Amino acid sequence: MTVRAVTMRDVARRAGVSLKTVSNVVNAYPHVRPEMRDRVLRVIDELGYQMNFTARNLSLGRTGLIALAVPELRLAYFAELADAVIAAADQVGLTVLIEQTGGTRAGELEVLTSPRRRMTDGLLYSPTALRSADAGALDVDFPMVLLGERALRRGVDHVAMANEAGARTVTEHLLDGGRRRIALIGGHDSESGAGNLRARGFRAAMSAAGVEVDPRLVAGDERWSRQTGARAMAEILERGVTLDAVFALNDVMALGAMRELFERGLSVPGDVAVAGFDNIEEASFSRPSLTTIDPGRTEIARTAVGLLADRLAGRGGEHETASAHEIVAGFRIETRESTATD
Amino acid sequence: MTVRAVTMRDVARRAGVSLKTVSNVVNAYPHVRPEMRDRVLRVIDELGYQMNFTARNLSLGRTGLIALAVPELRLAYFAELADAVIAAADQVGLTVLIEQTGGTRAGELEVLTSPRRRMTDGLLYSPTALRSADAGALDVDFPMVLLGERALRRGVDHVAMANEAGARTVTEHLLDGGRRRIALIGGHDSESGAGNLRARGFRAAMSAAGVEVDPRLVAGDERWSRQTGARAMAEILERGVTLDAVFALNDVMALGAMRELFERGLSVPGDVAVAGFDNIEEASFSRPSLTTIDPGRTEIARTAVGLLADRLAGRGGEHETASAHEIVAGFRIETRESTATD
DNA sequence: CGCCTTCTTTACACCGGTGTAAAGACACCA
DNA sequence: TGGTGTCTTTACACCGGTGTAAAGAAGGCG
Repeated sequence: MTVRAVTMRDVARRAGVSLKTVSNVVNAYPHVRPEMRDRVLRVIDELGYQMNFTARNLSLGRTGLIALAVPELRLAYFAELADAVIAAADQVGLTVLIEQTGGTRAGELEVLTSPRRRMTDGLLYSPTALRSADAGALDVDFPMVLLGERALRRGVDHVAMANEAGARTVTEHLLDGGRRRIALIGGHDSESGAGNLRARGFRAAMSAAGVEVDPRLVAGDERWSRQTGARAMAEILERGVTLDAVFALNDVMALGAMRELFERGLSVPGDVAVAGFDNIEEASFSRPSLTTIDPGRTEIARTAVGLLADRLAGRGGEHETASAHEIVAGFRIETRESTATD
Repeated sequence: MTVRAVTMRDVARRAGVSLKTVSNVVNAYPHVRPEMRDRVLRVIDELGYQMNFTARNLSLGRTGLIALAVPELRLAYFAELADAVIAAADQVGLTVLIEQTGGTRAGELEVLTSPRRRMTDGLLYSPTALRSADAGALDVDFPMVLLGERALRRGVDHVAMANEAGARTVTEHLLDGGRRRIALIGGHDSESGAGNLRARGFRAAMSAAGVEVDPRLVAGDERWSRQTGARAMAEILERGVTLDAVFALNDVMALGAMRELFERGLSVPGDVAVAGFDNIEEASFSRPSLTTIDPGRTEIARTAVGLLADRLAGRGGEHETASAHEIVAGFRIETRESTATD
């Protein structure tokens, strides 16, 4: 049988002071006489008192928890993002609750209305499947910061990565290497934010270089997994078109595509150059190592948590819609073996 | 300004019933007259009432949250485990709070006494750096289920993976392929559970086959990362000893080692066979694909969550130490390219 | 028709903290 | 010595639910 935990009341009684005085000591309220403080602290120590957060939170009307909603934790990018967010949140005394949306529109909408929203003070939200028609759903009555894509909706705090500029940069890098028949792998048909923007950056670079995008060199589906990358690559190869490079909308798809190329006896970068997006840890350890865009994960996490914390603390302009922050994190291209031109 | 949320009191007043009746309806208490129930439900709907979980939890003395403590989310194995645990917990109405220990002894001890323990009802705990001297720290006063290794301490529920048997099996597979100079990569010097057990399985297979383990073929450190694998591999190669196989204590180290072998112009499996442990998704997509042990993650997650839920519900023998469960999940060897013998 | 049971609904204390307003101490000044 | 202001400490209502015990309503039986 677990014994009942020590409460503030117990401490107060034992120290011969009022409940509130203990509360004041615990919360570092300045106007407490030193001797009183010492006495209380000694008893706290003696009894091993630990605060009951549920009670405090009920009283304060908050939970101390923020949610991070991502498609899937097993996608390396999101695991690394979660790691960065947890670290950033710890710094400001917040605890992170991770929710997976499965990367589907339904899952992403559900997270906005889930009863779990009442368990958290705010939401860091990284939707990938929402369409612009869903923008209305983002008009929520709790603090929220969008992550990763460009805003679907104005008036909501947002920390974006440089999807379009990054994709353009990496595409230009492929073009600079003399590649012209460049395949695009990823959910091109979805209207989804990041995919859309990265694809746009790709097309912008291509057309700026006067190179046509062959529709037969485009494949992929909504789920940005290793399998998708491999399958899309297979699909393209089976169409019998020529190609000399692949830009996958994220790293795991690029790695899946590389795997498929290898299975079919094609060499990277000899026959086909491959580039991705995200700079997950694996990208520097794959064989060959993968050229990619580093979207500044740590910066994104720190900034986003900071914005959310500001909202929670009532800073950041309450609900003055006009003052929504729109921040784009810096990016960097990591040039590696997979796009080398020997 | 956010408006105050609708409370049960509001619903009660509006429906003209007592607070408790609303509570009864919400909690599907059987003795409520149908008309009353309908009336209340209609008002709930009308007002968009959602329960305040903090309040309920304070009253009930629980939080509905369980913690999952893992070394690092960015290690693919733990991301995949977390995914499996979240899914399993959802099934039984529990929410998972992920905590990272950093894989250090200090981090793992801290998680046991952290104030966050008072925010969760129970702990799924996957320590990797704890020594047997720390077993006493596992004598905690909240429900806990150990995950992944063999128990450091009797009397605590535990879902283990077949570390030793798995390692032995994969080592036998290398030996069967005619390899004799087999390197061991991973935290050999730490007394840590999984590492220790896997290393033991390795040594058992070796000695059963009458093959000596050359100490110069052993390297690694506490953190089981890709870098560790690469660094350990480099270290071994620089010692100038011959080798024809590598068993890394987990997949990411194996992948790091493969990368290092490649950089130095050695071929896998031609010159050196490589095997890992965990069967992370990447193992089947690496180049070459990686032979490894699948420790049955889903089964582990489901079982562990089930045990913890039983404890929380007061089932599972309260604190009758004698009745602690000790379960070993089934494993399976996945034979792939990295250990092929042509 | 009155009494006993069983079914419904209610009032109220309680979970363990926090904010507020007011009371008690104390020093300083006229 | 009394009045005033600041510093400390306290009492008490409140956060939004839940359990308990008891009151009220309804049905069965002698």
